[in-house]
Amino acid sequence: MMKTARQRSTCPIRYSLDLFGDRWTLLVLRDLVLHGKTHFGDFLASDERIASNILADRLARLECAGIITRRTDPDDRRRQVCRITEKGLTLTPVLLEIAAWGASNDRQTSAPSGFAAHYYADRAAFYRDHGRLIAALADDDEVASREQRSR
Amino acid sequence: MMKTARQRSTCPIRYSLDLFGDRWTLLVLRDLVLHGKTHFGDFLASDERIASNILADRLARLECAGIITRRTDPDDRRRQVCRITEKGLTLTPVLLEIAAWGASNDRQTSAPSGFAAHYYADRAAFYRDHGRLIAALADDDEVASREQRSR
DNA sequence: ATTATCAATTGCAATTTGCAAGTGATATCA
DNA sequence: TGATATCACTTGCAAATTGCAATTGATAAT
Repeated sequence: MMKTARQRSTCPIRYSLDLFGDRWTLLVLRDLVLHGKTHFGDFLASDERIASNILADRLARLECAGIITRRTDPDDRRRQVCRITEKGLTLTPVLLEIAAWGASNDRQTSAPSGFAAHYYADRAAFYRDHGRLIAALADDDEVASREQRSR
Repeated sequence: MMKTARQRSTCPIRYSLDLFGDRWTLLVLRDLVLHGKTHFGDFLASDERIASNILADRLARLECAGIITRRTDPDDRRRQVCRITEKGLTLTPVLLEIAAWGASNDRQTSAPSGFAAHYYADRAAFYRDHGRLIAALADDDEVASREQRSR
């Protein structure tokens, strides 16, 4: 499903799009990076109604590309814990830039009011803060995954 | 072809992806904004080998979304001149952010060496410079479209 | 008048998506 | 222990989208 497109040019935009140029990949990353979701079922339960086969495919592709890692949850061996990698974290600015544009242009956006304006006023601050947040989460696996599950 | 997906959430990322979350739209914008292409045939001739029906569809969608305008070329009424709008120009940071990520991660990228590093070091400078460039092009239709054609 | 070029459009096969219904492994509960 | 539930997928299949080649109608060039 969705086999890797054969490389047609060495344009960096093309390269990026071969990884996340589709309707779902960045939404999965959004849930992982911005909403702290970690399990298959969490992604499946989002508002977007992604199909389970598409989700499985996208997670596999992201793992294959070194954007996320998956390991079986030590507390429940049926489950997988998804984690963003360093490389995956470098996609945060892409995610935020796209979010800011959407928030600026969608009249009925659910983004917090003023988000885009603040973002455009000081992008670096957003990247810095988010970096800290993620670093903190990554520091303690157990806490992170336990908190996630206990809802 | 590629009808607008029904809105599934009001997430700003989802909104953006409904417009350009596919393999082609951003490449067309790249050619328009970053490479100064203006005509159907120019886009068609890029390295990416986009099919003419897909190109026609994407240009129509971009026009419909207010990202580009099209008018018949005064010098050749068979041709259409595509032009980026103000709204479309606000997508430049998205394009550059994606380009920088691709350039940082693709070992065989064709991006100028040091591009990503310079971009990350001072994003604002890139946006400023590019804004000036586009403003200058937009100032004189005739010059811009004549230069484009005379290759 | 004939031929070429341009921006599409059409027909059709191949690929991808979306949906519903499994499946096997593991966990929970009586 | 045995029955039932949950989890992360996988499968089958219809529907939508894409890719490709051929064609069209308008306009230009010779």
